[in-house]
Amino acid sequence: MIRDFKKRVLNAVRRIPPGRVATYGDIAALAGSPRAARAVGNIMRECRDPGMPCHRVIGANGALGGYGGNLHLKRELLRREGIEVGIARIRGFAGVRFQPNRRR
DNA sequence: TAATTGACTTCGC
DNA sequence: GGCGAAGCCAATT
Repeated sequence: MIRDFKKRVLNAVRRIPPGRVATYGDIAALAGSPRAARAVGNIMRECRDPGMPCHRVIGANGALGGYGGNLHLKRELLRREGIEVGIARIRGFAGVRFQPNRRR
């Protein structure tokens, strides 16, 4: 089984440029299934590899998400990339979003 | 194989 | 603006 979706999700996460973030929905959309945001989260939970910038994947409302509970680490990483991060929320979210405008 | 869970998203109250 | 419920997809048990 190919699990293309998984590969596409990982690929989408990897192609997020530094200093930029994407939502689970955006990643899912890039993977080919805009409604698979939950699946993306599941895939991330399993992958969490050092070469996978899963810290650039956040919620649609700018929430950081889960990150295995190391949210403080995720916040630090994002802030280190030049992204303004609050306690558990992205600041200037629209400004650093990987997909600024998708059709609705 | 079927059922449940989960790092989500969106609509309704 | 906050809380609750429904929908969707993949992985896990």
